[in-house]
Amino acid sequence: MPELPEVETIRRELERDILNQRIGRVEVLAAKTIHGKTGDFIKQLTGNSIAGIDRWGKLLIFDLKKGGHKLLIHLKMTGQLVYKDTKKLVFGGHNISESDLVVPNRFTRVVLHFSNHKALYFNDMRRFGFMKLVEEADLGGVVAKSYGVDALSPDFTEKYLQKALKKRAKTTIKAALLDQKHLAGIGNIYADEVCFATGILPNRRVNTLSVSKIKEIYKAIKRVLNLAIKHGGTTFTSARRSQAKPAYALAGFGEAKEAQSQFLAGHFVRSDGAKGNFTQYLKVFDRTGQKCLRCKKGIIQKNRVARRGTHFCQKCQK
DNA sequence: CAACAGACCTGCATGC
DNA sequence: TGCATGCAGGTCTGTT
Repeated sequence: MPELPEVETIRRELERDILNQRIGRVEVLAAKTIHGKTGDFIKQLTGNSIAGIDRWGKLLIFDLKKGGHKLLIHLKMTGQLVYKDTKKLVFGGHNISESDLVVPNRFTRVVLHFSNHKALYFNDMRRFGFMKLVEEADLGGVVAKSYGVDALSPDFTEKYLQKALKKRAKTTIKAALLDQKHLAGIGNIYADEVCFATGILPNRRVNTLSVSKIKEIYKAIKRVLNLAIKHGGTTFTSARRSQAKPAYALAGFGEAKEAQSQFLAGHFVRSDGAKGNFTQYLKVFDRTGQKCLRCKKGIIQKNRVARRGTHFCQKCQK
């Protein structure tokens, strides 16, 4: 599901599309998706509008124009935000499959209806994701409770990383990179990519890493995340994981101006040809059994580190 | 506080 | 074909 680059891509696209539109109606199809009282949620959002969108790690923060609240959205593993305009569908989040090309669908949990049939759909197969209102004054506390500095913020410095890793001395580097309390934004894909980029085995204990190696990790985090954002994030199409289905060439964020019937016929074309799909830039994640792109000798292995599927080259990661 | 297992949910691929 | 199992891009919570 979405990690920092995917969420940032969603943030940018939604900021372009949904700001300052009046929310005429709020539809809550799965009450559990709303953390807090559904009645309050509907009341605060109806007639309101979104003045801006921020992000902290993988958390989206919608700035509501009226009422002094922020709307927090977390997509967790399978959440998607789909914006439907009169002419286009804009996707962001979990991978896109055929069933997603129509909204609402069986995974639609919440819908914010704007005027003229425009709408923002929150879809979430596994229902881990949530939408939650918090009072502006409480935002800092709510965020700080779960998240350390954002990996792309200016506050994320090499010094910060050195210090954060000292607190996680006995665990694996992969577990430390995944821990949002120290550093917010890195998930399973980019943790593997950062380890590969720096030639470190994901199960290496943090206290065996030198100061200069941590400096390399710091640089790799910024480089890998920024490159992923440049390419619109990583989303696996159904075709990548299963050859049985047609390939819809979608990135972490997809957009099309074609009618829905054309999507379904398999004629999907990206409206913005400049945006690629970061899956083609992944160097180690999801490459199990393939030759290592760096040393050309090792075969990418997969095991379990920090209870997550973990990819690495035994030959050139130490 | 750090470290780690269990839980939360649903769908899909795989293997018997 | 049916059924069981394991796996999935995340993070809360509870235990030690």
